Amino acid sequence: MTGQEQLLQQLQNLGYRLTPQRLLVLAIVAGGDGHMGVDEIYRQARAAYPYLDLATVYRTLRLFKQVGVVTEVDIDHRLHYELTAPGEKHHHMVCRACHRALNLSPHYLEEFRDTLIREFAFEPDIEHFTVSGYCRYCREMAAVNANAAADGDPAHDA
Amino acid sequence: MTGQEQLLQQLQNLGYRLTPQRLLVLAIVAGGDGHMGVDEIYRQARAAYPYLDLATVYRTLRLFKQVGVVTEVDIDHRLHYELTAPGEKHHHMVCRACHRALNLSPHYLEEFRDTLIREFAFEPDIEHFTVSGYCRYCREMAAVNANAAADGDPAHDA
DNA sequence: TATGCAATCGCAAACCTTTGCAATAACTGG
DNA sequence: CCAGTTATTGCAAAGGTTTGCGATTGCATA
Repeated sequence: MTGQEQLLQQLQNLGYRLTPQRLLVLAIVAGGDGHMGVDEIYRQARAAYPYLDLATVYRTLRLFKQVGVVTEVDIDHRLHYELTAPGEKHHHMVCRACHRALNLSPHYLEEFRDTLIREFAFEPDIEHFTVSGYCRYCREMAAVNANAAADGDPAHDA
Repeated sequence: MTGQEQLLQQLQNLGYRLTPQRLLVLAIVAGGDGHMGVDEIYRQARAAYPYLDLATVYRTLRLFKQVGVVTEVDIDHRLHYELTAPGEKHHHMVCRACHRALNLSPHYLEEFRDTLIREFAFEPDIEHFTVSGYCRYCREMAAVNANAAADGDPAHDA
């Protein structure tokens, strides 16, 4: 708890105000395990304080992210947030099929980052880095299903 | 031209239909230099065929991407497309400040990709890969401006 | 060339996220 | 503890993208 109070204190020092809405959103994100979708955060928040507006949730989350309190993860074009674990930063690998997010240690990105800076003077925004692709399980499942369907099938609108 | 006709032929072989809308969108993307925003594609397309709907443009572009005809680039949360240059594939580095997109040879990603597969059996979707960050020029500009402002300033809503 | 079926289209509405604005409330100083 | 300043809120609307659906049209077949 002290950790969060410190964060709130820091928010205040930066000139931001401590509103019940912000406290609420922080408590919810801190309470959930791992990354939460905005809709879930909103639902939980509303249960406690029905007047809260969705826009406020988005703004609050954006502020928290900017200050470093939470980390933003883009899962299938939806924003998700998790408490930034101090000293245990990690990035994410998000599966395009099952949409699960796996953690990725910064270690694996450092070399890549150094290369971009050295070669192109381009500073990648490693803080909010997400790799999308296919996870172990979905790849295995795809391999199995490949035998069942011969495919070559057309579009079908949506 | 033969290249595009081949692509169209291939589309047809896959069971998709060759509609005037698709031909039009393809021609426009092929005509533009580099990545084009959806709105620009739409505008040009409308000029030639005013009944065309935006949704159709989105669907067409999505289809082209899926088949590999075009490459999708996310620039500041807006979708952009460019013709996939066969044999000259590249990824993108998009600057968070000026929103310019720089090309990045696949070469720089191969090692990273191999690592993820080896360590996590995670197959990153390298085909549509974009790194966001700050480009050389914006970094230089930021360095200059840093001297002018002492900052430490509060939120200010939006 | 006429016929039928499924893919595609246009339209309208929905979805997620951001933004403008007037009203409200958190903090500061007295 | 009160008043003033200004950050923040709720609301409504906009922005970019996707989707459901009935009408249309491409294409294969006869």
